[in-house]
Amino acid sequence: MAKQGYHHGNLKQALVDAALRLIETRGPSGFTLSEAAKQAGVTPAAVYRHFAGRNDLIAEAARQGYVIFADAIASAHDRGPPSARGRFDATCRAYLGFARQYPGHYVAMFESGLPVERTPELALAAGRARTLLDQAADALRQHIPPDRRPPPEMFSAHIRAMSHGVVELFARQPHDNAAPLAPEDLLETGIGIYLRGLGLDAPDS
Amino acid sequence: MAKQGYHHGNLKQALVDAALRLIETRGPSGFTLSEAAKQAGVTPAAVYRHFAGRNDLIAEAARQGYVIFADAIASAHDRGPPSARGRFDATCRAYLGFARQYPGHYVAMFESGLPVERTPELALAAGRARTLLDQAADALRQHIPPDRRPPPEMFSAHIRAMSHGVVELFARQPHDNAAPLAPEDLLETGIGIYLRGLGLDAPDS
DNA sequence: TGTACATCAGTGAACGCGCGTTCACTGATGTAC
DNA sequence: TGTACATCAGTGAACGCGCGTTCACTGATGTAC
Repeated sequence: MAKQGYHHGNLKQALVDAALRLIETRGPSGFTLSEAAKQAGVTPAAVYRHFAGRNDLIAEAARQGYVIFADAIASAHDRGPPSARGRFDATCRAYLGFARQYPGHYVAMFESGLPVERTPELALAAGRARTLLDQAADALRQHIPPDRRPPPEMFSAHIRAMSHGVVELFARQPHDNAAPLAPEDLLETGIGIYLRGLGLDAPDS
Repeated sequence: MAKQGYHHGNLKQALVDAALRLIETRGPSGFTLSEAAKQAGVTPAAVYRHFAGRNDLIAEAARQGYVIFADAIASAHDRGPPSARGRFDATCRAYLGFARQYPGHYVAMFESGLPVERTPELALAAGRARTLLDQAADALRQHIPPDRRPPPEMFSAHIRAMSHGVVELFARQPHDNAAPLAPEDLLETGIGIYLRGLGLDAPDS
């Protein structure tokens, strides 16, 4: 791919990359089509060769985020330790790792306000990511003692709420002022305590 | 207060109210000074009689939010049941109640990207709210068995992350599509399970 | 290999628009006498 | 009570700017012969 051909080479991806950089620093509605074009070294009008308009560029950025996100979740879950708990913990770490490594994607996905139904491709990618997350949660849920086992949607919702909350409140700026706790530790301990409340012992004790 | 005098009466507060309505529906960077002025029935230039500019209007909206928020936290904590756990639960409910009742304030406070240091008044109000939240968390933390008791910042951070995550992911739209779980239940059960993981039994069982 | 041609990615100018902010002003209000 | 005056909240026009989008175009590339 990216066959450096024709005029610019791979303008479409260059625009997505510029958009992601801008979304990361300026927020989703501070993002500007003209600025993205300029960063890609191109006239704003050139964007319309590749996208229907501003929102379609954001949608494509979000879609690529869901693809990377789903791959990261799947890979963490598949390659984690053999135990259900080990694979689940690896999945949680992958969630936060994605948010930190791809902040522009994360914002485009969860803060842009675009409904995932805006594009069939976006809905597809978002659906796959959601399914993988739910599967990872449910695989661990099976190990919860039945009398304490919450409904699947509730369990998944709690995990996602804690993860998203940690990302939004503590994993934003590159090196925050006086942040005494690493987001990774915060999420791992938080989820660990929550799981103990459901009767799941810590992995190594 | 609000002494319906002079020309408009209470333009300053009318502008803040309009700003809050706009921030709620359009997001913090979709908010527009001109639109707020129009909604208050006034020329954009009139805004400058009361605020230094666009960002100062947002800052004042956020400040008022922190005041209401802090009052709600304090009131819930003071008037809750006599037990530490009862008061803590009431505080959590107040957090979510505030987010649902004052969504514009919530967004201005937590999603505008304005640093709280932007105005001394804003920093003061935010500091008070933060202190009250931390106190409420620490009052309950004292009841955690010492061998399981997390550091105060960690405990407070977990609670805030879960609360914020529930708000952002599940308490946004007025009546969401196919939301099987009420945010209130989600937060109460999530916090309840987390606290059980720390050795605190459920209040009524 | 060399030439003619079709394709189409990106240009550059233009559009109408709403933005935040400024400025001299006006006219309703409150106050002093 | 009635009049003159000072105050100052809000007006209206103007500014320079960047936005998203359109359109006819141009010129580098790939292809056919």
